[in-house]
Formats: sequence, structure tokens, C-alpha cells
Amino acid sequence: MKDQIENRLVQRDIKPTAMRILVLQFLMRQDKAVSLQSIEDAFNEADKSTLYRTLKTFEKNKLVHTIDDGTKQMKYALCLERCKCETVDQHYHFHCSKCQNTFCLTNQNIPQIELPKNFKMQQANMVIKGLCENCNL
Amino acid sequence: MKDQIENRLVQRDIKPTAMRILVLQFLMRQDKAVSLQSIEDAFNEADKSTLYRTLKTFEKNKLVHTIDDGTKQMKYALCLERCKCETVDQHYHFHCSKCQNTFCLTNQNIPQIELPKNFKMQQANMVIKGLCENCNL
DNA sequence: AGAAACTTTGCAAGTCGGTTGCAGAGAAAA
DNA sequence: TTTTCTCTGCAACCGACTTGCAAAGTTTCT
Repeated sequence: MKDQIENRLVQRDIKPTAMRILVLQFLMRQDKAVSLQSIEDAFNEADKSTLYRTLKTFEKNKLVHTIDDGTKQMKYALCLERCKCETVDQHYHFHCSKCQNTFCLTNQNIPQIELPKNFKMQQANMVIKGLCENCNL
Repeated sequence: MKDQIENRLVQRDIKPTAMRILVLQFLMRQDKAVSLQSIEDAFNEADKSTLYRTLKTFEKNKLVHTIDDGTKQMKYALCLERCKCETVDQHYHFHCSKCQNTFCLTNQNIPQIELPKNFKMQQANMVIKGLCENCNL
């Protein structure tokens, strides 16, 4: 169990410190993307900048991806197991304007988009806004 | 000429003050989305918060739309003439990671996206990142 | 026209998330 | 064990955005 988590770090070339294991565990429990703030709240003993740097490390090593959902707070979500964060791995995100939650819509990848001549796509930040299941009543 | 500009403001229920006319003129000259900062630079006599509120007014009244392109600075671009800022009006944006310019790709609207059950789309912020024509050499 | 009421503008200050420098703690290598 | 490197915590900083307030400008009413 804990080995699995450590493994997931090691696979991405991240040294499995106590802090990082905790943060990864936390991220794995989430069904939505989370902000640095919310992680900080969950770990009230840990320092913000440590958590920040932990997330940055995770991001650099493609364990998480970031989503800029238009709130001021960047959101973080785990990448899928084999994600290389390439264009084919990119998916839509959904931000609920009521509950403010942000979800990965990993069941469909983003389609081919026709770009102007000579433009080259490298990444994408696709955020759909609206009402999620719970708020759309 | 100036009448046309005033008209465009009035059509959106915006009182055409001197400041607003200038800002709209500036926006009309752009072929890309601009930041508050760049407008401020262009109008070195005007106050940042005035410009900020001008843009907010424009946005509220659907004369411009905002694009969060992942840089820290929000970008603003004119809406098309008949835009109602509804889902059908939404288009992709392209942010060049080299020259940092952000463009509206208004020639294609975003496709229908399959959302999870009971989710409802209201808006979108779709940003593709990569290299633009000039930087992709 | 003049007074009252409302809107817009400019200045200054504040807010908030993200970011960095530095020193101490901890882990790995010699 | 000593040295070296990495990680963590604290404090302070940064920058974009945002807001309060008063002055300037407009509009409305009498």
C-alpha cells in the first residue's frame, strides 16, 4: 500500500519523502482538482512553501498537471498512470460555477483542432464552466 | 468614424465617455488579446484602476471577453459584433509560448463536448499553447 | 440657470495567491 | 564520522487585481 505510493513517486524520479507521500496520498483521495490552499488546510502542520514546492516537483515530473480554471487559485490533479503530459494526453476540465469544484473529464481527450497555418500546438488548458451534477438541479 | 465607435458602445448600453472611446479604439486596433498592463502602457496618462473598471464594464456588457491564458495577466479581446457571449459564440484561443501573444481563433467555434450526465455547460475558457506562425520557424 | 443626484475618474492603499532567499534539519555519499 | 546534497520551514517579497473614497464631470429636476 504505502509501497505502491512510494513506487509511484519513484517511477517519476521523485524521492519519496514523508511529506511527498502524504501529499500524494491526499491527491489520490480526491475526485477533483485541488488548490494549494486546500492542501494546506488539510495539512495544517505543514508549511505552504513546502507544499508549493512539492506540487511544483510533482508537476515537473509529470505526476500532476495544473489547471487554471479562472478562479485565482491554480488547481492540481493527478495525471493518469501513463500520462506523459503530451497533447494526446490532454483532456477537458470542468469548473462548476456554483460549488467551485474543478474536475478532470478524462473520459475523452481533446479533439484535433484546426490551427491557422504554421501554428504548432504543444499544450492546452481547456476549461468548461457551468453547473456540475450536484448543482444543476 | 468616431460615431461608429460611440455607436458600438451605446449598442451595448455603455455610456460613451472619452476614456471609453479611447480604450475601444485601442482594442479595435489590436490583432491580439491585450493585458491591462499593455493598455496602461499605451495610455500613459490614464489611471490603471480607471482602465481596469473600463474593461470590467466592457466585459459585463459583452463588448469584450476575457481570456485566462495561463500567464498571470488576464487578456482582453473584443467580442465579435453580434456576440452574446453564449456557448455558441465561444472560440479557442491560442497563446504563443515564445512571443507570449494570445490570439482569438474566431474562425471555428468550439465543438459540442460530451459532458458527464447532468452537467451543464455555460461558458468555456479554451487555450491552446504552442508556437505561433512567427515563432514556429 | 441652479441645485441635487448620479456616474466616472484618479489616487492610494489593500488583498491574495504565488514565489523566493536563507538557514536549519535530514538523508545520502565519501 | 564527516562532508555533501536535498528537503523543509519561516519570513519576506512580488505582482496583478481590486476597492474605498473624494474630486471631477454629467444628467436630471425644479
